[in-house]
Amino acid sequence: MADKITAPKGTYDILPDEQAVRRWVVARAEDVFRRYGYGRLDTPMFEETALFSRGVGESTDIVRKEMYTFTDLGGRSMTLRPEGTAPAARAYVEHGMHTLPQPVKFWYHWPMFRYESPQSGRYRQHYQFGIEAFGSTSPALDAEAIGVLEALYRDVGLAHVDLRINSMGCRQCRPAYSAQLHAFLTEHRSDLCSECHERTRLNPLRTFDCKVPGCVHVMDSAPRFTDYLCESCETHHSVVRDHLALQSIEYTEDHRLVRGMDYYTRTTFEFQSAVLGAQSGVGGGGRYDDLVESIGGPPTPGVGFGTGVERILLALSRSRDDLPRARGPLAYVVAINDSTRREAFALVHELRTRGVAAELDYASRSLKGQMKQAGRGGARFALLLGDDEVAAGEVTLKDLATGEERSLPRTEAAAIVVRAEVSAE
RNA sequence: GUGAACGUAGCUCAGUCGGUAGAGCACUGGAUUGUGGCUCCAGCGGUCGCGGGUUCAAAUCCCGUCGUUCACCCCA
Repeated sequence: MADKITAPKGTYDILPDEQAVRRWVVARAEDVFRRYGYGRLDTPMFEETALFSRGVGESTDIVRKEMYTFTDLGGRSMTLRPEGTAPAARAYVEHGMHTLPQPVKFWYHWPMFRYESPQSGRYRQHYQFGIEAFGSTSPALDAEAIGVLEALYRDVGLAHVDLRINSMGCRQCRPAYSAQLHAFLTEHRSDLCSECHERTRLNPLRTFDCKVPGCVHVMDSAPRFTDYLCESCETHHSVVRDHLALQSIEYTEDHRLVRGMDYYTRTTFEFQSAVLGAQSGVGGGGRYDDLVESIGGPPTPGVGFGTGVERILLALSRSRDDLPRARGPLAYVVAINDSTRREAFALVHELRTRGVAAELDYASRSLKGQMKQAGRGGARFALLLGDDEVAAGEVTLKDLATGEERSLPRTEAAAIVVRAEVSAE
């Protein structure tokens, strides 16, 4: 047992029975992205390490301690994708998409990799849906991004999600605010926890995140960014709010909302679900007007979000009991005698060729065992073949829901099953 | 990286005061020699995470270790 190989820590297998719900959620999400005009983008699962260290920011937890970084056989430093925005920005620049009509709008459904300690709703490999819209500073686009995410949650039936929004300012107004905040933190240093001392040094904004009661109390009287926004950021923020109202989206303004990536400017937002426990964030994002430039592209604004597929599924499983389930075969072909197993195989082949999900026994089960399989597997029909049926060119068709059965010419029975498969779709 | 709880059959778990293991579900067969779901009977299935210690005797007590889960941190 000691040498038993298991899935790596923080990873998991998605078994066949669990696929139905996932596929349904993905399909709902894809339809939302289509309606809002986003095109699918796929990028490699690993990138040059510099893309993330520069794009996401050296001071972030992701870059400092959570990346799966390795040296390839050519001596290059590579990193498994920990987030989606930087790779999307890289692709935008690499393919010269600034020459296309702006904005350029992408959506993705990608696995992400972060070397973290796993817990409920947090994995080392997890999936995210996301969108990124490049090339526009319009605040209406910020509101659209939030609208896309809200529509996604609504369409999959995720209730009890609360939206919080904030503004992080821009290159013009952030330095002045940061200086104010830093001065405040230094002044109250003795009342703050050691973590916050570290935050003061690395990223003062994150002191707002601290949950230590003493720090929370201190931060209540800290200068708020919303009071220091420059005129254009102030205007931008109010238009975002207006366009949220136009979509009837409810939200609360939260000046303490600070997100983990360094690239955010102006709008940031986050949806939380009450049923998720400690990892309550189900999705979030914001505007990143300096990111493209920071990875070597032309100055290009952008806005987007990421949302955790596992967290959506977890929240759904805790709040709904009517989720899609895996579908079994429509027809189960039963060989009544061992001598008719060849005929049964041929019939299953015919049904499958004609589009029917059909199954049969490969375990030499008894007649009763085969019927049991048919019933447990959720089949609607059992098609029974015995010596009598084979001799007569017939098959006994049994409706497993009603128990009704009758012997029919083989072509007629097959036609009924084929029709049922077509109408089931 | 820190803290806590938990590791017994494929799954969910029980196992008293230490006496080398049980149930339910699932799976296979039978009751019904050509008929599923319900019921009943039987069968299959475990080096009690791993290593060491105490003891005549350890799933049980002690130490270590690995893993899982939850929480902190941070995020999706």
